Amino acid sequence: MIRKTAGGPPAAARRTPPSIRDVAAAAGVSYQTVSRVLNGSPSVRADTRTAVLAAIEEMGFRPNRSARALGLGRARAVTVVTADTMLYGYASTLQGIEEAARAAGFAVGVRVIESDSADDVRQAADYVADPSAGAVVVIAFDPAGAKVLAALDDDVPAVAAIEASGRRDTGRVVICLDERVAAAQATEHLLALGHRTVHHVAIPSEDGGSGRQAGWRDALERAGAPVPAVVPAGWDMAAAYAAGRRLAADPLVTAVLCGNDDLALGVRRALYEQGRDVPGEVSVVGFDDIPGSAYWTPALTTVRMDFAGLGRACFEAAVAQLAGDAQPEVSLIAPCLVVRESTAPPRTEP
Amino acid sequence: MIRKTAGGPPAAARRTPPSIRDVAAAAGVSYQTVSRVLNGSPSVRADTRTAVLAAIEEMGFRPNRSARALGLGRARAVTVVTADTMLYGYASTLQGIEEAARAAGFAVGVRVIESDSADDVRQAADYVADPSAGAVVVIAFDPAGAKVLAALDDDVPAVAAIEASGRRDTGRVVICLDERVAAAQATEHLLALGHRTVHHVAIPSEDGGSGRQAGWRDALERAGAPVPAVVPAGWDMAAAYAAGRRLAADPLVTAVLCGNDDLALGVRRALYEQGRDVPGEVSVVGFDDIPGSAYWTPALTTVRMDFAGLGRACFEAAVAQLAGDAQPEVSLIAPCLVVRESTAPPRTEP
DNA sequence: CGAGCGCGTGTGACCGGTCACGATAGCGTG
DNA sequence: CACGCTATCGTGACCGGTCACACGCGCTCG
Repeated sequence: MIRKTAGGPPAAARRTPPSIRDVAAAAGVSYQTVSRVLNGSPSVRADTRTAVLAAIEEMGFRPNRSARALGLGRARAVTVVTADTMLYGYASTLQGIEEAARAAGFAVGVRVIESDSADDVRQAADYVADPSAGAVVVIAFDPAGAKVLAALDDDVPAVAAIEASGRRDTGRVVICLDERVAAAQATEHLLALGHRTVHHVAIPSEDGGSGRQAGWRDALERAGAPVPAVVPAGWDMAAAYAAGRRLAADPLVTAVLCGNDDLALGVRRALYEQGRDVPGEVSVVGFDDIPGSAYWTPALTTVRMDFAGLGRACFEAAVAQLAGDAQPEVSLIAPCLVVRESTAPPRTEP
Repeated sequence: MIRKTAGGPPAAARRTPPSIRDVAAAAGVSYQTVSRVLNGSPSVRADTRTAVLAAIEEMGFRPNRSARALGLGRARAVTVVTADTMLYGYASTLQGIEEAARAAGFAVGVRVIESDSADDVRQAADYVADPSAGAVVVIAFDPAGAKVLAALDDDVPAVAAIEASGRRDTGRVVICLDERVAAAQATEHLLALGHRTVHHVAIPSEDGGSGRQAGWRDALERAGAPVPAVVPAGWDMAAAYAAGRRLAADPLVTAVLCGNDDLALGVRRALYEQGRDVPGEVSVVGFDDIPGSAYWTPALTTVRMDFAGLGRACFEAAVAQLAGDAQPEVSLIAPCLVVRESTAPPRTEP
C-alpha cells in the first residue's frame, strides 16, 4: 500500500490524501472537532466551524468511506439484492434506488443472486451481512429474492420490494406496487370490450397467487367468466412466442393478458405469423409499459407501473431502518392501465 | 454502534460478529496467522491452516470488508461509473462487469453521472477517488463518461469502455468494441441490396467521429455514395419518431441506419404511420440487437454487440491495474450483422 | 562448533475515522 | 465568593483488518 513518504523527492506532489488529522492541524483544532464539523454537531462554535470548513476546502479533504464505515459499524450505503439487472421492472427499481441514494449521499452496491439454489441464496445473504453493505433493499419479485429475504440475518437493516400486498408475513418491512388490482383492471378492460374471457401468459411469480396472476383471476371470477389455464412462460420471449403459437391455433382465444411487455411481444409475433390480426382478431395487453411499447405496431395497451417510485420508497425505508427511525409513510403512484392500439372488441361472429 | 456486551444476559446470543482475533483465540494461534490463512500465504504449516480453517468455519467468521479496505488502502471492489443504467448497451456492460466481479469475489458499486456538467463530472470523479470504490470502470460511450474519465485522479485504478478504437489518446487503458467496422458492415449490406445511399439517425456520440457514425460514413465514401446529413436523435424514441416522419416524407429515402434499436423502433413507427412499408419501401437497420428486436414485425436487421464481453474484459483490466499487474490480453466477440426482415432491395422504379 | 539462513509464527504500529469521557472556560446564582 | 452548570473542545481507546519487523527453531556449511 501507499505509505507517507518521509523525505521524498524535493517538490514531490503529496501522495497520501489528507486525513482528518491533517485538516485538524491546518485549522488549529483537534481531529475530534473536525469530525464534529463533518457530522454537523451543534456543539461547535460558528467561527471554529468556518475555519475547519475552510481547511477542508483548501486541502481538498474527503472523508474516507471505509474508515467511517468501520468506526460507525455500518456503511452509509445501500446495496440492492436482485436476481436480475436487465429486466425492465428490476432495472427501473434499481434506478429509483440509485437516484434516491445518490441524492442522500449514499453509496450504492449491487449484488445479484445467481439462482434460487440454497447455496446461491446463502452467499447473497452473507454478502449483505457485511457492514460495508449498509442498508439493504432486496427485490423480491421472484423466488430467489424471496428466499434471500428469508435467509437474511435478523440484524441486517433490510426492506423488500414486492409485487403485491397480501403476502404471507415475513416479519420484514415490505413495500409493494399493487399489481393485483392493476391486473384486474386490465382484465376488466378486456371483458368490458366484450371478450368472453381472457387468457393469461404468465411470468414467474413469487408464490403464484398474489400478484398479476391473482388480479387476473379475481376479475374473471367476479365477472363470472371462465378461467382458462394459466400459460407459464418464464421471463423468456421465446417461451412466450411458443405459447403464442398455441394460443393462436385456438379460435376461442380472443384476448390475452401477458405477464409483461416482453411476453406480449413474443405472443404478438406468434399471432402475426399465424395471420391473426391484433387487435382485429385478438386483443393483447402487456404489463409494465416499457419505453418501446408505445411505438410498436400496433402500439401496446399495457399497465404502467411506478417502479422508480417503488425504488425510492424502498431506499427511504431501508435508511430509516438503518438509522433506527420509524418507517416513513410511503406514497406510490398507483399502477394505471394505458389503452393503446392492441385491444379492441372481439370480431362479431358472422 | 453495537458494542460487545460485557456481562449481558445469561444465555444471550452473541451480538458482535466474530473477528479475526476471536478466531485466533479459538484456534490457539495469533491473529496474524489467521490473516495469513485468509490471504492464502504459503508460509503457514498445513495443520495450522486446517485448524484455523476449522475455527473459521465453526464460528461463521467472515472478514469485514471495510476493515480490509482500510488496511489495504483500496477495497476489493469495482465501481462502475455510467451515465445510464437502463439503456441496453450500458446495462449489458454493467451486467458483464457484475458477473465477472462476483465470480472473482469482488464487491460491485454503481455511480451514475447525473449530467456532463462540470459539477456532476467532478462529483463522480471524487466519488471514485475514495479507496472504498476499489477499481473503476467508466463507461465512456458518451460525453459525460468521457469527461469523468478525463477528470479522474491519476492514481485511481481505472479503465474505460468505449465505443470504438482510434479515439484520441487519454493515457488511460481503454477497451473498445469495434463499432466502426460494424456500422460499415451494416451500411455495405444496404448498399449491396441496391440502395443508392443510406440515411443515418444517430445516437449521441462521444466525439461524433469515431464510432457508429464514422463507420457509416466510411462505407458510403468507399462506395462513392452520397453522404446525407446525419439526423441526430439523442437517446429518445420520440426524437427518432420525429426524425422518421421527416425521412418518411422524402421519397428519396429508401434505407435508414439507426444508431440503436430503440431509435429504429421510433423510425419504423413513423414510417408505418405514413404508410411506407418496411422493408418494401424502405429498409431499416438497427444497432445492438436488443432482445425484442427479433420479435418485432418486421423482425429487425441489426448489429449484435458483445457488451457483456466488453464488461468482463473491463473488469479484468481494471483489476489488473488495481493489482499493478500487466494488462491482460482482451479478446472480444466482434460485432456482427444479423440480417432479419427489415431490409430488402429497394422497390424497382416503375 | 558457531555463523548464517529459511521457515513458521508472534508483536507492535497503523489505516482513518468514530465513540466515551474528561478538561477547561465562561456564566449565573445563592 | 464558592458552587454548579453549560458550551466547547481535546485525549485515549476502539472498529477489524493489514503491514513491517523481530524472534525461535532446525538445518547447512565453512
